[in-house]
Amino acid sequence: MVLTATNNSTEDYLKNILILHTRNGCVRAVDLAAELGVTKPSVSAAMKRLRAKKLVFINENGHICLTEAGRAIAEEINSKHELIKHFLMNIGVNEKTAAKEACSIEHAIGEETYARLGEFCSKTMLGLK
Amino acid sequence: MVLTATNNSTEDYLKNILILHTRNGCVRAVDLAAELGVTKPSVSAAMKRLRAKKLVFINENGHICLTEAGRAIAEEINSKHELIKHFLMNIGVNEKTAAKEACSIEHAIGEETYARLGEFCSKTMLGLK
DNA sequence: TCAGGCAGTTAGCCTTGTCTAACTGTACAT
DNA sequence: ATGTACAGTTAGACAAGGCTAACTGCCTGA
Repeated sequence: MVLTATNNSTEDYLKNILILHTRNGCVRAVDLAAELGVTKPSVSAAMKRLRAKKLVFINENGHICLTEAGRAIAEEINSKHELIKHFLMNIGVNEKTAAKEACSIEHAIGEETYARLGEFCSKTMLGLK
Repeated sequence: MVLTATNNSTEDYLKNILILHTRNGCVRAVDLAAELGVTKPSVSAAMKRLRAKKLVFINENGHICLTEAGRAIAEEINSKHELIKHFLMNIGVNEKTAAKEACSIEHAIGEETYARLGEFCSKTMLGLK
């Protein structure tokens, strides 16, 4: 749970690569583009940046894969996303809004807040999804 | 409590103009630069953008002032900031972290979440600062 | 009165992240 | 074997927002 310095865009790409990998078993640039609502060249440029940072690589089949470091970040962001969404829904925010806002808030909270919010939810609220 | 479309940078400038105005009675570009940790030319460019959007104006003394619209946004962001910081501190996040993260989260939550979080805090927690 | 200092602006550059248009390359179906 | 479709990349543009260097303009103290 210690992020190497990244930014929102990087984290979003990594998170969505993880999600698509879980959903489809593999990740193509064109699927990632559709998922994120950007164009193929944007994904291409982003993958170049992520490759340079050793966060993704392209495997023998031409698919996008996370490195260990990339996966660690993706999972961290994904965990934050789920926790924040859970919290928001539990205080009465509707699911769609909770999901959308969690996508922004997930980039803003650090280790400490993640831990405290997790404790708080398990003390105060119904089961953690 | 209905924001005209803005972005984080715009909202940060407006919020800090409000804060400096409250603290000092007036706002100069150089103080705003110091407060935000940016250079004078950055503030100058930002003020040009905000003037174009009718969110700030320069008064007879050369000081930066919020228009009604600018003040509305600044106050909304500031309220969100205070609420989020309050919440985070109440779940055990240390003040410094709470303040820093509130500065990011404040841009990510909408009207609904602000309302629900406010209700939740007054039900569940100690006095609202 | 004029030299310094300070506030603000302008010019020019960089990075990030997006876009469209056009190209490459593969692969499949006829 | 060849044309069509689709995945991916490259080239070139743009906008936002930041920076440094250099300029303007004012005000003050000696």
